[in-house]
Amino acid sequence: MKLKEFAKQVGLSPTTVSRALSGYPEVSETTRARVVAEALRLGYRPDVNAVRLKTGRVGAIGVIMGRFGEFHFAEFMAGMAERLASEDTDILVIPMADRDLNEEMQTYRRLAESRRVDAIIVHSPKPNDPRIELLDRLGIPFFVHGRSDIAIPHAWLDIDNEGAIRRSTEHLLDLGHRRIAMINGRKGLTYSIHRDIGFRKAFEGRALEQDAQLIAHDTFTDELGFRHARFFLESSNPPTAFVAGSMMTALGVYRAVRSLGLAIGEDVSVIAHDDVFPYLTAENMAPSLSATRSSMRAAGARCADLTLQLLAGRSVSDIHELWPVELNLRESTRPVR
Amino acid sequence: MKLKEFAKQVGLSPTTVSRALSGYPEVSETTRARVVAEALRLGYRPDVNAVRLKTGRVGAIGVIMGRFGEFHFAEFMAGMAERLASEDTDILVIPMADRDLNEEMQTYRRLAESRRVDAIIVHSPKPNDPRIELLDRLGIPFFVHGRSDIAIPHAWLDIDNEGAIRRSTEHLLDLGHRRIAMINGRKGLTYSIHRDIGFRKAFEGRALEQDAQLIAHDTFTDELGFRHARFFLESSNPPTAFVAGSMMTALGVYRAVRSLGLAIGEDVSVIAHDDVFPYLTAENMAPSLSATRSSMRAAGARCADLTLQLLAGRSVSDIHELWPVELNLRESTRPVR
DNA sequence: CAAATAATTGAAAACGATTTCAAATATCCC
DNA sequence: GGGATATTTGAAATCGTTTTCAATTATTTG
Repeated sequence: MKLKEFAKQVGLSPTTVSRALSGYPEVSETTRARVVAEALRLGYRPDVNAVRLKTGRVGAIGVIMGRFGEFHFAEFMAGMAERLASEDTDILVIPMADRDLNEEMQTYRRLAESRRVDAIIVHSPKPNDPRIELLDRLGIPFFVHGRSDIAIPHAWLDIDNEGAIRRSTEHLLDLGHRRIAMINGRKGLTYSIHRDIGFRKAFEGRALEQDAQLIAHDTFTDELGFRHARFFLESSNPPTAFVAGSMMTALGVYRAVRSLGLAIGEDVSVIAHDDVFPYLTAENMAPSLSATRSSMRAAGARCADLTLQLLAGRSVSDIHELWPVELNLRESTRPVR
Repeated sequence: MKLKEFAKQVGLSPTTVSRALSGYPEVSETTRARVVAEALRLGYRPDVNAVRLKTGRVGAIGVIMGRFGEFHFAEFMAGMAERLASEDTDILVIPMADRDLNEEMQTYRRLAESRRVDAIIVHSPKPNDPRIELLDRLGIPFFVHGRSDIAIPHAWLDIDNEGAIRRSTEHLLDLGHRRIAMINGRKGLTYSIHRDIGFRKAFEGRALEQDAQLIAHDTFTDELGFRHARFFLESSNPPTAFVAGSMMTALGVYRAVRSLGLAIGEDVSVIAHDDVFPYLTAENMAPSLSATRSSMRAAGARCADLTLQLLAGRSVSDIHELWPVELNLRESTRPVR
């Protein structure tokens, strides 16, 4: 049913009907109520595409899906979905090969030119991320999940990665561990860098030497956690403790430790960062896993919320949120032997 | 830049330009080439919303994201993305609480009335899925990943769940196992039912008795795999082998077996179904995991492909694909002690 | 009670493309 | 070379809304 026909049925002009439904103040309360009721009864809904053409608003937020971190991505999106369910805003998934920067830029450009989304959410930025510069130049509103050191002002939400890893590491140092390995995220990403810094600062704060050989950078998967942990453990001077970048990494580390006949907690301590997956909880691992914790899903919801605020006109330089992380100590970290 | 202005710059009418860009045959090759080149140079792209309004085509496929199986969902979507990257088709994620059927139906109705998507992909259907009936009644083209026994004809792609589990189970029976537990998917879903059937048929084919107590139904997570496996293993008459519904479940089973001081392969055999996650491979588990295998990502790509064909006018009753699964035997399944 | 003001309603012009139908130009064939 | 046919081009209508501006009706006020 089209507006014209519906208006006729209600006995009003299209103008008034449109105004009544979009909540304009100049239509009387009684007519509005009537129109809304009739719309519900007759099942009239404005055609999204016509509305979009006319208003210029698309009603969609784009989120870039890379080849990596699909786990975290799904959780983040679930959070976004939670927040946007009540809004009339869609989530558009934009696949990105994440390999060819040139092609990636092309995708953004296309996106901008064809006006498919009102805003874009960018993940896992780099300190000087060319995507941010491009999006800024293209004039698409964008929101950064994470941070970038780039000179361009941008709205962002990030967790305190430096503090998280620093506290984790200090905890291990307090337990007497000195050879501590870290399996961090991919090299070059801001959060990996922040975590490296936190790691180093923990040592520096206690005037201890840190072996740079004991840091690995890679995607957060069970598989790679396993491989890196094995590699470290089989070296001539193996670590007595691990800082794992994610829950998946921790799973891999657990496997690696056990595959060498060692016991988690007793022989090797493990601490991780937990993004809170509904299907993989640190408490329930055996032995339970000490971890810093910050919900990825909550971050998704909040990012969606802030992006809406951004679109509503709130100033970019106003929108910065740094989330602290919880630290929960459990059985996987014990004094060094 | 708008069509009108761009056309002026090229020195042609909007009509011709539009035709040239959309590949109509009645425009000469030389002009088309010129127009395309200029469009690229000047960065002209038709406004999506205008095109959508005019043509009625939205250029988006909706995919329902439930509360469960986010893992599989991410892989599936990555596959879709792969296929749709070259097409001018977006992926719209539609969050669905998956709890209140009524609300769910409301969401579909809204979706239909507001023309946000050209088609919808439905996952994990039930034998008599009300969503299918509703989508059919609403007249939205839809594609089912999985199958339903419903009388309404629908396009679908499914894997041979029955055959997969049957073969897995037969393999365990061949090894002499008699008490075999299965940790299956959520109750009521078509694929869970098919798997139950495959499981039972394996026993029946060898005229053996199967203990219905040894089947659990739940979401595919590490956590729940662990819990169900523990429960079975701690019973008075524990199983000697497990059929795990997913890789996550298998991880949980591994943990459970080990937490009781037993060895995978030696004391307890495990076989699983592997949807192929890039970050969690059966070969690399320790010990390596026997598994049936079918790529979720490939399924996503193919579903996207078939949905496009559906939209292009291919008959619904023509589009049915049943994928066989591979079976790879590894170290986790051994003769019963 | 009339004039002035405020509150509602409507007619018609956008939004930016596609596409029908008609006109102009190029090509063919005897 | 001229009429017929095939190939290219363009003018204008259209998609279904929102919104500007003007017109109408209701309310206030001196």
